[in-house]
Amino acid sequence: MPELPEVETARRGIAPHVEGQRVVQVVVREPRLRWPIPASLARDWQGCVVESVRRRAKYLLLDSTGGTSVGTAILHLGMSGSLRIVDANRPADKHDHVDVIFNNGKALRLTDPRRFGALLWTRDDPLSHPLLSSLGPEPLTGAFDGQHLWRKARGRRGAVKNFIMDNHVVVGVGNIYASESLFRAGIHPKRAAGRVSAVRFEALAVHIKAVLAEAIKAGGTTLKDFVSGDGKPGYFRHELNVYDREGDACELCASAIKRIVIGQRASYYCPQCQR
DNA sequence: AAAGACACCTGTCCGC
DNA sequence: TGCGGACAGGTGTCTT
Repeated sequence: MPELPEVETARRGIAPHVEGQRVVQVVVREPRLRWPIPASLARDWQGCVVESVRRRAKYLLLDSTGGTSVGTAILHLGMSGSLRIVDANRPADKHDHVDVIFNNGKALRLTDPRRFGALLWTRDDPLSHPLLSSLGPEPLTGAFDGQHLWRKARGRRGAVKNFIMDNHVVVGVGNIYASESLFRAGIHPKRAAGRVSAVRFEALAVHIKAVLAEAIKAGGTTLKDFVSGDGKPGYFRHELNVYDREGDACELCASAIKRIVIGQRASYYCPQCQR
């Protein structure tokens, strides 16, 4: 479920429950995520107080300080990961791979059926970690705008949809919001990135920001249920104009929404409105 | 440097 | 009801 809005929703959901808490134990039931959870992570983290929960791209960064160590847990939810705050003694289900148990009797529980997620530890600045060091700008900051897209697109002949999903260009635009923002901007997803005008890139940047911000805001309304519920904000669905709506009538022109595959990912667009 | 294919893994849904 | 295949919100890595 996690695109950037879901990760940000998860961050906001867990932060008040973990910031300031001391880690008394880390239980790793299944270390085989995308990369193995380092065997040393449990003892590195244990005894630390989680100072803050930050987000960079779709990574969550849990800065922690302790008697002997200072470090940051780097957490990614992959395709199917989710986080909950549970009572530490609550029995674990099949895909509950990690519990980070705090001194208040609660635990941060990582669930991830497909195991594409990751949990790593670094003692250095996490932003210089190899996974994070070459990422593009955050979409919701001033560092990201149409001019940035236009400059980056010079000479690029690949589909604009792949271009905006490239983490070196801008982070956090996943498969759903790529289709949605291109629809709003009226740009055909297969158009070569280098052949999108500066003016249209400006519109695209605005729409990327808007759709992500709206989704975060909508996620915010489920925040209340997040810690006790299943963390599934599937309720964006009715806000979506094109994603997973093949054959439906376009809201603007009533043409049938099309589904095509670009870069091995499903892509949805209106053949009339997007050029 | 850029673009495309492939890999990782489990669950669900659809057609027969 | 069972079975096979397609598909799923991500992204690092390897080849061209």
